[in-house]
Amino acid sequence: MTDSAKPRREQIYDVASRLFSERGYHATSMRDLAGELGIQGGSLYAHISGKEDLLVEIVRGASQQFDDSLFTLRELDLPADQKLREAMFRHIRVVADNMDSATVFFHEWKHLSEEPYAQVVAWRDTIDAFYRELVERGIEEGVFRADLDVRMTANLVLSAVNWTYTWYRPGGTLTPRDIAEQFAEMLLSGLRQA
Amino acid sequence: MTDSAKPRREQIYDVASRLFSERGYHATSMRDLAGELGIQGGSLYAHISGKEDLLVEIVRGASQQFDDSLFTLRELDLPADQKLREAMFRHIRVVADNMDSATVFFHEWKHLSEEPYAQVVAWRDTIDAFYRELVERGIEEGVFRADLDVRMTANLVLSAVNWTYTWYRPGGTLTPRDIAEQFAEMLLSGLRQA
DNA sequence: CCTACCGATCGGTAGG
DNA sequence: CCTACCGATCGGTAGG
Repeated sequence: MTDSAKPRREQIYDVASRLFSERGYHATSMRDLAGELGIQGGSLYAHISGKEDLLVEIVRGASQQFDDSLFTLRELDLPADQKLREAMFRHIRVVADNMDSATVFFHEWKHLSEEPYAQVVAWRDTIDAFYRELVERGIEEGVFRADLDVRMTANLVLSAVNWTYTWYRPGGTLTPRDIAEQFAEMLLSGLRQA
Repeated sequence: MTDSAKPRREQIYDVASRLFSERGYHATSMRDLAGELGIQGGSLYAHISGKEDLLVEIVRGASQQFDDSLFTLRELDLPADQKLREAMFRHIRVVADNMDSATVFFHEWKHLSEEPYAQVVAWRDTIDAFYRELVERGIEEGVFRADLDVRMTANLVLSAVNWTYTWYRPGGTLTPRDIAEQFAEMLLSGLRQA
């Protein structure tokens, strides 16, 4: 589907994601945005209610993608190491397939007003909890080392998958699957020569 | 040393670091900044040359701290696993001791004008190279697994140390040393039960 | 370091 | 979707 076949509203959100990720939310003017779409600044308001509405929707869309991708994993009956691989893959795939909105999500959420801001904070807690649960299960199953600090382990995994938004380049040779497999293998088996 | 004992210029950079990290560069006005210092907006220009000067200096200061901390490690004669521990500790300590400027560094460097922007890009390459070298040495020494992908390994380490700026809280129970030791131990030995 | 001001630009609206 | 406009605010300067 080409851009011009999409509804105007969607085009606006797409371009806003790109500009916000490249320049930042506050450094992007509504006239910049309109210019990229070939219309006048004031004309945007026929389709959207305001600038923050754009940010709210982009951030909500990104967190929704993480949720859809990760929470369906909860009930899956897999050994913890395989579940970790799969979670990392899905997490990285969301970032890789949505580089613009993921970047906006990680960089601009602090500029949200109170209510959507609080939702992002709450969302982040649920993602932390998801990875902590996964680690706890792994310890219980005897798949992971018993002396792991659950919080720090989840932290390390989250560092690896989240930081991809800073260096991943779509169209390169590395697929999200490649990245996840390599990261998971290093995390599970360690860097040290056995 | 209390704030009021510092030169005005330093006070301005300190407050700018905090405000830029909390609100972002473009969302912080020079009047916001002046207000926190108890002076008028125009009075700032007796001490600094402009808004971007603040950002340039904050970013330069942060990258300088990383350089000073990491590059003295190069000539140190340590086994690669110990060197990795020490590098991670120093890296995390720079982030933890400079949360404001580190946050500005990671979030706002894209808003720099051409020349300082290019310097940040070049700097990032030197840091990548530092960690890749460390991994290569470890493989040569037989301390690290021979089948490691050097670039991805450096990537994973950098993810762990850089991402700390998003979750570390000064004054908590975890010291930079604690974090580095735990992360390094997990990375070196792996999560899997042996 | 202040007062007073500059031109530019901002997000958003009215009326068509 | 455009033209024309609003008040507010921006970074920065002159003169003291």
